[in-house]
Amino acid sequence: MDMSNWEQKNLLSELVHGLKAAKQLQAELGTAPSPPPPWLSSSSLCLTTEMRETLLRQIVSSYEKAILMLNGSNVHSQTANPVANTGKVPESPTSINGSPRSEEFIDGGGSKDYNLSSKKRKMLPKWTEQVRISPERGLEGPHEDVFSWRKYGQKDILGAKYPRSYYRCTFRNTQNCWATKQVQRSDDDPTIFDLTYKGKHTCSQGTPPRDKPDTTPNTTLINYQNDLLANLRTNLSVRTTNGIESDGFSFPVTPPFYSYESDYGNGGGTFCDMGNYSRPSDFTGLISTNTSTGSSPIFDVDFQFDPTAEINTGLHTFLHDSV
DNA sequence: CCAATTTGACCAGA
DNA sequence: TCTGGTCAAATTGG
Repeated sequence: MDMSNWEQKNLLSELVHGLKAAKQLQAELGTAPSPPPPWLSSSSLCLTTEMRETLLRQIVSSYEKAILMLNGSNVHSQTANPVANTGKVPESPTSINGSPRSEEFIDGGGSKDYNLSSKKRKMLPKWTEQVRISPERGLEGPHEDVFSWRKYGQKDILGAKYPRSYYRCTFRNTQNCWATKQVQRSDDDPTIFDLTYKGKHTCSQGTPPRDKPDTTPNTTLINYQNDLLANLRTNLSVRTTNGIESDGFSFPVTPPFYSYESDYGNGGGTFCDMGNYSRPSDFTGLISTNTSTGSSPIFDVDFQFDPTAEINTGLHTFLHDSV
């Protein structure tokens, strides 16, 4: 196997990523069974079961990708589009798999307009993943990701309870982007959707080609989260329990967000300081929604340490929960 | 008005 | 002929 330098870096990146997640989980599991530390109420435990599952999925995902690269790097090199070689899964907020369970090159089904690009379509990569909808988002947009899709068909599938939906990239015509996906609700578990992707995005909304591969964290998702955070910081008023009211309160943040697949399913409106859960000597704050105010949201914050003493030195990454 | 969705028709492969 | 995938006209919505 003649792996390119590019692929080697990609592989290394995946392995490092997996190791990082594994270590984090290891650190967490080392303290998990014990009762919550006194500075954290049970409701503010930073690594929820779902987050641990996410970490586990990340580990599995990274190693799956690494194995895929080892197994299929020569196959991938056949693809014309370099973006399609990453083996990276399209961004999906609640992927329960988070990695290509299967990736292969399909023989595109023939149809009249494919004659123009039949060879191209034959080379399109195909992979699947599963996504679980979160309760508060309901059925609407269970498969939303950062890409813009246009539905072009729906079919009742033999033996399946639910119809299959067909989506193509919104920019197929304008940017000649041939990415498609199919969404099939699972028969067994209606909260799970099987997603089948075919082709990588070549449009501008896809990850632009880079000089060096940067598989994690996902920059699009990070930008989205940082936008949310920026919005939060702009509009947020914070009232501390010691009576200090601070409109211009500034949370120190460590960008970029670590690319945990977002979990918006916690409810409760709390923010979890992911950066510090294992370093309790740093300041931590419990934030809860104060609903008694008008348009400008105010959050009640219980600081366990003097925020003014630590606020400028601590590094914090807030995992967005609800804004 | 334009873009997205819906839905029956159409097509190719098995 | 059946089935899955796609097309494209009609419809919907902003």
